[in-house]
Amino acid sequence: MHSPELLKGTLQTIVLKVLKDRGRMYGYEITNCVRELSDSRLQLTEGALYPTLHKLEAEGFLKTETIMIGKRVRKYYSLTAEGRASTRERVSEFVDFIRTMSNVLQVELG
Amino acid sequence: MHSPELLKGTLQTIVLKVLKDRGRMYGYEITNCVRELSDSRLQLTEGALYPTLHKLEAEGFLKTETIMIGKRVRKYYSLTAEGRASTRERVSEFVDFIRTMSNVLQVELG
DNA sequence: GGATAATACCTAAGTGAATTATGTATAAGA
DNA sequence: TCTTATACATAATTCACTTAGGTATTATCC
Repeated sequence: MHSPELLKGTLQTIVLKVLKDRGRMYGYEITNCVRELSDSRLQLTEGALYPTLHKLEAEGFLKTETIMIGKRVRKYYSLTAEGRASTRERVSEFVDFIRTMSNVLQVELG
Repeated sequence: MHSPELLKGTLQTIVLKVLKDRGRMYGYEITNCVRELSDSRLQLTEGALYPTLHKLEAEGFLKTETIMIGKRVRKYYSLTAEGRASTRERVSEFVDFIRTMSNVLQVELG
């Protein structure tokens, strides 16, 4: 696990990007997906994930579709057009930030 | 300027690493150094920098030396042995975090 | 059958690293 | 003489996160 401090400011970007890559997903699925993609290095907590999803939806970046699996609720999220645009921006901003940091810290990335 | 959110959690690492690379520095100098290294993309604020320096000193990672320039105080900071060890750890943790993120976000760095 | 773990959603209180705003004072330059 | 640069510092606030709690269904293990 990474120092959780580093994750700050990247959660929205992560959520948007995995949704862009995978299409429709629900919260619990996003958590598992990120855990797998990161080899268990990133563990999204529910207390952070759900408020983030609600916020992104309220801002018009995500739309939802609720379905029932037996008696259990499942809420699927997917990107809106604005969500796709925002994802592009944030990912590219993150990459730019990384380049800046690698310069300041004098490290090589590959 | 980057989204300031991204900077969170990286300030200590930045301070430690520039001190490791440059040796003895004072606060105002660190601010300028980071601005130059980052092409003005990172602007450390005083409200963040000074408390961070004090904290790192209190934790034993930095030692200080205060000198007078005319009637003006200047406080030099440099790494302790623990500071050097901590710098190595944090930089390597940051690089590892970046690799993880580039995997999750599916981006290429170079 | 009953306990435990996994699935699946949610919110509220607290934390802590930042921002913003403010303060003090000296030196340099226009 | 006024503004900018140098150089330190702290206090109030913000806000994304963690921690902790809650509800309920389904699957698994003994």
